Amino acid sequence: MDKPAGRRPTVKDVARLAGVSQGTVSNALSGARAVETETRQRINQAIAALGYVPNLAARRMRTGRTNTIAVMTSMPAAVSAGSSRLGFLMEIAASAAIHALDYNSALVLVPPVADPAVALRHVAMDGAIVIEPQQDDPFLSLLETRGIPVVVIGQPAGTGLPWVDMHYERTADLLLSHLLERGARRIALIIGASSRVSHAVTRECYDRRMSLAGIPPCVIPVPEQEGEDGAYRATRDLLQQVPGIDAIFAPVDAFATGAMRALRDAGRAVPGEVRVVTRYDGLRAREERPSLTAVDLHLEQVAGLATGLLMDLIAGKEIPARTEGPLPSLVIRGSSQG
Amino acid sequence: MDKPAGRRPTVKDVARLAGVSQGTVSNALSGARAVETETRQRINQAIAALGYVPNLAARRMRTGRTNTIAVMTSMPAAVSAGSSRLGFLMEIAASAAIHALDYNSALVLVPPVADPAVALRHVAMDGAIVIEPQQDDPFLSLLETRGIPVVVIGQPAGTGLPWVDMHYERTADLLLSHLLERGARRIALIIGASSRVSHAVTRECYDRRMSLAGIPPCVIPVPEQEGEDGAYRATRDLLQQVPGIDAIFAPVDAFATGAMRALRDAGRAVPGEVRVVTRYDGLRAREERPSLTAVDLHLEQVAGLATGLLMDLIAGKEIPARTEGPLPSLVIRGSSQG
DNA sequence: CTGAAAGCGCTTACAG
DNA sequence: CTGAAAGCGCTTACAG
Repeated sequence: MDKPAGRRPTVKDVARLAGVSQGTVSNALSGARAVETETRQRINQAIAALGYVPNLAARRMRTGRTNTIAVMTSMPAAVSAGSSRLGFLMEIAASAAIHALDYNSALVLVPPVADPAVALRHVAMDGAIVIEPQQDDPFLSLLETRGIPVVVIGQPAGTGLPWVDMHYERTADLLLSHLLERGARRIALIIGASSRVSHAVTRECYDRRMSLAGIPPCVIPVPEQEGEDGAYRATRDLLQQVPGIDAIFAPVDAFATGAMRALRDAGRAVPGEVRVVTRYDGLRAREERPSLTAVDLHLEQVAGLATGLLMDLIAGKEIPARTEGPLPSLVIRGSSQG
Repeated sequence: MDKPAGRRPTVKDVARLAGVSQGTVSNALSGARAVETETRQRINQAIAALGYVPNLAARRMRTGRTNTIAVMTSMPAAVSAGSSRLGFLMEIAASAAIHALDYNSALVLVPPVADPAVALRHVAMDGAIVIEPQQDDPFLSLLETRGIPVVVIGQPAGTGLPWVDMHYERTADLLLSHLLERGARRIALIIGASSRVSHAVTRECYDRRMSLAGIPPCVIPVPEQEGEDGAYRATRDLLQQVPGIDAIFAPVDAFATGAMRALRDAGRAVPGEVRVVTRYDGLRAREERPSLTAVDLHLEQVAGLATGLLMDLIAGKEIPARTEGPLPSLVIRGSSQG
């Protein structure tokens, strides 16, 4: 092993040992141009002998490609922190990391911190997957400024970005139908107050279903930043003002656990007196007692789809504005049984 | 905005617009050398006017630093896949990503796939956090070959790598004491068959405690690859051969759920006839019915510690061989109550 | 405090 | 099929 001591070997070292030029080593590695079998063997031997590993920074600078994609969300910490919303982000990130491998790419995790500009300052990427952006999402504008290809998971507001449809409407419909079938007659909706498409679509669906069923709507917007406590207070007030409530639909899981706590404190039995359902089937839904009826969003598949689309976009291919995600499926649990 | 059309602006463009040299722009950005206030202002104006964003690949190539750390684990998919073990990895990754930001670094997620060499091929990093490596861990040898600084979470086998102590012994002790206090007299240990330090330490602790309590040990090794099903079969056989078993300690959560299923199928009540405890307090433990008594490992803190140590190591500072992690705390749930 | 220039390690036209 | 050379966009000695 005549490794040049101290210094990491470069193409130059490999070329010298194999008796060829740098360019030929590069071509043997990338396959960009054909290299004679015998030459290639000499090169491979030299690579093995030296323990050569390409300098990715140099390659990236030269090609202008980073072979990296990023995953990010701008959900505020009150909802996204801890194991709850984070679970949502993480399920997607893990799946995207595995799929990125098929495209010779790595996945960087952009942490959900207060300042998106700071979070992005030190990450280079060929493209980004943005999870459920809000209107005027800070990540989206930063990425647009930099001209970075984006695929949205959820549904983008206004922007013309390509997206994977997570079926907000169908999800709301699934949960509301379930409540109505179980005999709920006074269903309250506890919804995020921010301008997120998921909230708007869910609310429209709710209004329509209530109107069809001849049930007076009861919508309680809660600021996302207030998280579980906000939903707790909202539910406590609701139970006093509308004592007849027999079901609560809280799509944000942090809101659902807040509602559950308020119900417990008010002595209302779940599901006996009040049924509760939420959207994301994560730690919060499963850990609650009784555990919460929710929806399997098939996030692994969603992430796989989004990754493939993003890679096509980066490669300059045409991709559809909207891509159908897997259909959500109801997961019935104790909070709405019986 | 006299942005050079099509091309992304570079230091050169900024320098020209500000009427200074490239070097001065660089110094103004990095703070490596002092720059006169008035000059700095002109530079900042130029940066804003052009929308200049540094080319990280060029910077990395020049400095030799990637400002990236990676998180990885070599746990086989049968145990690590899905929401279970993945949760463990993800809790650490999320926390490490946030802490990395304090060191101007990004975090890449190395996906747990069959071939570690493939998983690492396209990621450049200054250092790595390796989670609970096994003996002759493939990631560890790859990283060593490349001379990449490593901090281990858990406990390394043999290697002299710095590590954050997750208190395997104390964790086992906590759970076994709990079972003994609740009156368990015939405690079986279902443990991973691979050469992982956590398994060895747990087993030693178990042997010692059983010996002290005058209880005949009953250890059932299950290959990690067999996952939940392996533990199911092992438990089924165990219940036939040793009918008097009144407690099961299954540190791997996938094994614990396998044991729970076997107990249900055998008609044994949990916790009435058999108590069950596991280690990682993740989705599996919480979702099980009854939910499983487990241990809060304070993974966010552990990850924060590991990230700080790794950054020091990268910076060339001396770091201790072993760093005390937060103490585990018992989370008592239905599977061992009453 | 600032400038001019070298060079990090690759890949890719350009010749042959 | 192969080589010699240019150049990607930074940072950092080296001068002044």
